[in-house]
Amino acid sequence: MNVGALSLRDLEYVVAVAGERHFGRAAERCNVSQPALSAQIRKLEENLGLVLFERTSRRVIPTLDGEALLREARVVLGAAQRFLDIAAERQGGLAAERLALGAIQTLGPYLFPRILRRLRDAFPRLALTLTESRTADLLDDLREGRLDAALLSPPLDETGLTLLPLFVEPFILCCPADHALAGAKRVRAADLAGPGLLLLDEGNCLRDQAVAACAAAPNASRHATSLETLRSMVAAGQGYTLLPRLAAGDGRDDGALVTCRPFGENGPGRTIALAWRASDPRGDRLAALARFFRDAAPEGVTAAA
Amino acid sequence: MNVGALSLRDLEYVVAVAGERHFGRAAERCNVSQPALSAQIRKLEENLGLVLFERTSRRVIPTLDGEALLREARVVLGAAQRFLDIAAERQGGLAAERLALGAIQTLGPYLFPRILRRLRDAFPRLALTLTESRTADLLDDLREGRLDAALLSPPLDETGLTLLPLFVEPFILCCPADHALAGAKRVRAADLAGPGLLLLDEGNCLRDQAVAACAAAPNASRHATSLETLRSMVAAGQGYTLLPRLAAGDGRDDGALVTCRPFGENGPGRTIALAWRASDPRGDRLAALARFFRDAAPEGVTAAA
DNA sequence: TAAAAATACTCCATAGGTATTTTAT
DNA sequence: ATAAAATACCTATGGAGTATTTTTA
Repeated sequence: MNVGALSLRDLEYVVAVAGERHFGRAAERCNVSQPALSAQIRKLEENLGLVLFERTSRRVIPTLDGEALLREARVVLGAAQRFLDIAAERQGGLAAERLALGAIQTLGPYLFPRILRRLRDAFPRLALTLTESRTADLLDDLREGRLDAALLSPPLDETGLTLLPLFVEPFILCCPADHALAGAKRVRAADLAGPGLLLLDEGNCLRDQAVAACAAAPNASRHATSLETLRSMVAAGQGYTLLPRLAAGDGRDDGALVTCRPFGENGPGRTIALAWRASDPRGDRLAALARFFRDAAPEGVTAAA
Repeated sequence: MNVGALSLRDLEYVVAVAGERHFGRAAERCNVSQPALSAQIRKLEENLGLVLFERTSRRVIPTLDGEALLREARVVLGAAQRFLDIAAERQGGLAAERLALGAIQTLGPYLFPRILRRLRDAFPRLALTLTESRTADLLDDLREGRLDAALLSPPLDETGLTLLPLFVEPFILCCPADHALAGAKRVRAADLAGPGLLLLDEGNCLRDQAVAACAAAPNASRHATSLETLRSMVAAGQGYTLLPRLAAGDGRDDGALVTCRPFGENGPGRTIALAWRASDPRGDRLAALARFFRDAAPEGVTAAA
């Protein structure tokens, strides 16, 4: 006999008959007719090749086999009940929501610390797991289910995702305090195309966006793995770069070595969006999370288009 | 949702889909068509009010709920498999046979020691539990299932039992060595009807049988609770009695104080039979046990009628 | 465009019901 | 004679099949 061919209802019948020692009362307890219950018990006995109950018109006594299997049946039914209990609990929304959230490296370390406390307040039952990596890895992880949502910057070459734009993060010009650009009245894209432009490694979406913003050919030989390195390189007088607003911070740490110059109204920047698998059944919940990120966006960013 | 409404086959489907991350392959593994499996999963999800799998035409990913219930489903299926394993084991006759065997007090202590070793050899997998009590109690215990079989002496006022006669145990006259009967050439029933007849308490079947054998009125004021007491009373010169052959032993212990005189060919005796509930499905096995008792009957008894 | 899940439908096995018979005490 | 389980027979639900459509990457 195969496990799938075993019926939990039949096990309930067995337990009921053993408990009542009477087919009629057992049937009543199970809300079925006595013949229905008798037939099922008999069929089960045939399938198992065992007699579970010794019965006359006066007495019903479990056989040794019946008693042995009765114990097992109770275990099975207990496990099944636990299955249903947990299902009901989760259905009732009592379970902790676990969410694996990723972010691009140039955003996560600067956004999360400013927003996590409010996030906890807004979604107290949400158990977040945070990771940071590059866009391509984030998309892989999303696709494979290792991540449930990710904060990244469109455009993306990926289908099957729902994207909700959160805000636009302006880029900030970062150059040595004694650099020509630090004193210029107005900075234009063309001014940034020079050989002094420092970039991140390949694979960082910020690199491409900076190149686009500066109308530069991405042939700069000097590049860094992290924004912190980039900033240090600027401080060391090796050139200038664009930093996202949140990563640029307030610049105090660099003392007088680095000048941060914001662009004007229509300056360069990047859109940040929350992405999740379109097939995720928690779509509503994830949209609510996105709204939170949008509404709780830190100072310095502007509303999404 | 009710436990009885839960299907183990559906749980198998859930486990298969989670394992394969693919409905088609999962269906193949379960030997059903893909639509059948899809429909069942969907129905289960509806019944639980939960989405277990996030699916697109490219990917199948278990949801958090799905993973939580998957763990429970494995437990349930494991328990169900154990149920079937134990059923198969018992069906294959691998389980120990447990048998609660009773005997009337005037037989058990004398028969069991002489026969138990051979019983173990003949039924090595039989786990016997032995008890001794009076006929009425044995019948109660049999009826209620506390005993599976009993050695007792017919006739019995009880229905629903199968009786298989084993042997006839002759009665032995026991009297003081200096008693008149000890020297009589031939002992007849009428000679035993005198006031010297010592009997067991009421409720012992042997008492009634002795009274019948002696054609005596059962008004003897002196009676004993056990055969050992009875024998001691005889040794003390208080009268004479009838003992069943096996209980009479060889008389060595009493030295010269007690004389044991067997009757002739057609002397008094009692039939010993094995009884069990007619409804017991182990009828064949119990009949085999009875045959063993008949064939292994100790010396001194004669074949049953 | 291709792969996969979902839908549409048909079928039939079987669990369950009612009425009745058999059995055992 | 009576209580209880077994049998006979019928019904209907729903699980499973094939063929097809929809979806999505």
